[in-house]
Amino acid sequence: MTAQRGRPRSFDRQAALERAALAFWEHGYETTSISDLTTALGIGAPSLYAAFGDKRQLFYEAVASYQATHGSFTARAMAEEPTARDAIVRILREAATEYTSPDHPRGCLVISAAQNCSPASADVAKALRDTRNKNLRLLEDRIRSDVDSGILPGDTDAHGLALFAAATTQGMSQQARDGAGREDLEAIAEAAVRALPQSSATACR
Amino acid sequence: MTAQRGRPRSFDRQAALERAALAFWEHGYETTSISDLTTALGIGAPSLYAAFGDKRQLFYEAVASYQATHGSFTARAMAEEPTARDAIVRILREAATEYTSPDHPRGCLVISAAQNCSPASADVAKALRDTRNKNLRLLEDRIRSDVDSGILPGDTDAHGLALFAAATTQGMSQQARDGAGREDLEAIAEAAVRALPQSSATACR
DNA sequence: TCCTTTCTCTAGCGATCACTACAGAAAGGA
DNA sequence: TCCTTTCTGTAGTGATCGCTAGAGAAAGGA
Repeated sequence: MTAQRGRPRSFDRQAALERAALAFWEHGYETTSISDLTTALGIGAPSLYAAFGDKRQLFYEAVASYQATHGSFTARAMAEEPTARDAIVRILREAATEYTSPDHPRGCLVISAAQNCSPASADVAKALRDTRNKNLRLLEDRIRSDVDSGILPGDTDAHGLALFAAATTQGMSQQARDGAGREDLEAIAEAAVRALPQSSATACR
Repeated sequence: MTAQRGRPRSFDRQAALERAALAFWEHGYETTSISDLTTALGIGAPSLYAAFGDKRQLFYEAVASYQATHGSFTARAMAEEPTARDAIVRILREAATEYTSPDHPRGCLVISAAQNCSPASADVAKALRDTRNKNLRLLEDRIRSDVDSGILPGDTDAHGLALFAAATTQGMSQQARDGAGREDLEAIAEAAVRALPQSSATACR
């Protein structure tokens, strides 16, 4: 095992990524300047470029850091809940808490950070859009699996239900950024849960 | 009535506003540059500044133009429908068509055009946020009125229901911008309608 | 001690940002 | 015809954008 050569880095790379994620989360990709980032990270521009390549690569790494921490609750719900319905309910309820936490910016970074992009950074917008649409397809497949195995009613529209869950989540992120609190988002989540099909045989309330 | 003095304007001011609205709708406030706008409007920068003041004022006028045309369907539903529930159902259904029209950018300008703003244009972000929150309060008041007059069940959470309708609409705008089609948005709308309380006495389906 | 390697700092690159000074062009009024 | 008024086109303002060349600093290896 070879020891690292040369002058050691003066900052914690992972901590810098987390600070970068907070900055992008708050203001978005294009509106967060390199100058903003060097201030937030407490390092000079050449250090930033040496460590992360360029602004785009730093953003992608910051998004990955976000997904591994604040944004991991959706993947956890998908992995741990026994049914698609349980996963949706848990995602909606945990989003209400996560999106309004006072410890970090409101809403979801993946949803909000690349909304307004110029053609020059269309690929960044596309990357987050692809992430959202991939999650949408994963949820749809999960719902379809439960329909096929009889856990959800046979007439359930898997595609439409996945779209509804995704749209509600994105609407909650938007509401959180517009000032809604945890109770507000919980009310949205519970209203959405009322629209979900029941688990086995459909029951009236 | 005095005739206008001086050299006449070489372009149609209202048509220019509509083109500006399309540009802001597509890319957002900060990411649409003056250079983009002079190209889209087919005029020089001095003409733009003489006619509209500055970028911010042009944006506000473009938003007003949007609200008077593409964005007017919500206010029309609120004014024309007899009940809050009818208004919500109509808004959701018309949004599915409006947000996915091939004649203009996807989604809603008021929702999407000032998502990623730097501190320098925080007032623009606040203006659109205030517009959204004002519409939210109007809907909540309308719901509360129907609850008070017995049209909606007495245990209806007016605030929560208004939040749910607003969040669903915003989620539909996001989905439209992510590539969802009219049928997709209609599925979201119908799912949301299932979560609404029934008109008079609650009935099972 | 001296070399190599890697990072950091100062300073500044060309491009683009929102915006405008200035002069000429196009209209009505006298 | 000439003046006033208003708009348009050229050309550019200082500021900021993302990014980097080059020199010095801080580590390990010989």
